[in-house]
Amino acid sequence: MDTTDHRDIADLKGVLRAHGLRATVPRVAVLQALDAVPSHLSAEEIARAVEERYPAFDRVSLYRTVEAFETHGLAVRVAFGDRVLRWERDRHAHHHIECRHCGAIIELDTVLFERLAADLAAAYGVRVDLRHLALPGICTRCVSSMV
Amino acid sequence: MDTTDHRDIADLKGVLRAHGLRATVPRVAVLQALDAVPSHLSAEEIARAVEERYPAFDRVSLYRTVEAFETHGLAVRVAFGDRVLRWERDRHAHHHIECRHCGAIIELDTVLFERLAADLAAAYGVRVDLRHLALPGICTRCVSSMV
DNA sequence: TTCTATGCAAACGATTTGCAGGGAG
DNA sequence: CTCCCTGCAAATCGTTTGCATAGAA
Repeated sequence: MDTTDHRDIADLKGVLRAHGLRATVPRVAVLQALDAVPSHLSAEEIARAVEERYPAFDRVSLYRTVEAFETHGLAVRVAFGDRVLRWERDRHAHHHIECRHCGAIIELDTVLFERLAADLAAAYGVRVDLRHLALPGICTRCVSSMV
Repeated sequence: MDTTDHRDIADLKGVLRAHGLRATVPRVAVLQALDAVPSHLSAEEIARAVEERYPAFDRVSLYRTVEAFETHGLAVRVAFGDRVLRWERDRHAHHHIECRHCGAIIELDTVLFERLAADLAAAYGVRVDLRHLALPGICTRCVSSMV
């Protein structure tokens, strides 16, 4: 028996209940999958992770689960340009850049974006939602490997 | 006969040929549709516009046409979070904000984004592609209508 | 016991692919 | 005349919905 694991599961159940959600096997598994990574996961990736431990897992439950997580503030949806949705634990506000060469995804702190939001508000009167942006670009490694 | 129209069509054919594309009826019509708006169009919207003049128009040709336009620099793809792709003429670099309340889409100039790109390059070494971003947010009208 | 969450099946919308014929250059 | 482009049909991909049942609280 893995005591650490049981401890974790218990914690996750507590998190779910604290957010008003029932602590079912599929939901704990999805939360565990999202907790295991520092970044975001697609439906495909979440399903693969969950199915390892719980083969009966259905994609439908996955979509309904992440939707519930969204509405209860347990996870946020990150939409890249491709028609695939991704989710991640709502730990701290940050942005992403996805390297169009190597596919690497880099987390960017929000601080640098705050001035932009203020500028846009001043110039256009709009309130931009600069949380969890997914920007296209090129990562450091690929930038330096280019002539 | 509408001379102005003929003039336009001839121009559009010239644009297509200048970009190495054959000036077929569907392609001229798609280009015309994109030219008719200052902003971007979804596949659905392009198809509706083209079908008015050319009922036999097929969605498949549409997708292949805009793909060709993309690779030949005639149009750019704008991806909002909603799994629906949109395209627009590659006139000038700019960004969009889509109001999550009323759905309005506002064009934003790139100037305010340049500092952000410079900051990100300095802080992370990444090169962000800040052309044709689609940001979530709230437009002026809706901001002011909120208490 | 009550009401939410699950699993199965089937639908769905947007986009993609295969292929043979048609039209531009 | 050649090769690109088109239209039709059918498939695919990710996601959503309906419904009866299982299970958490």
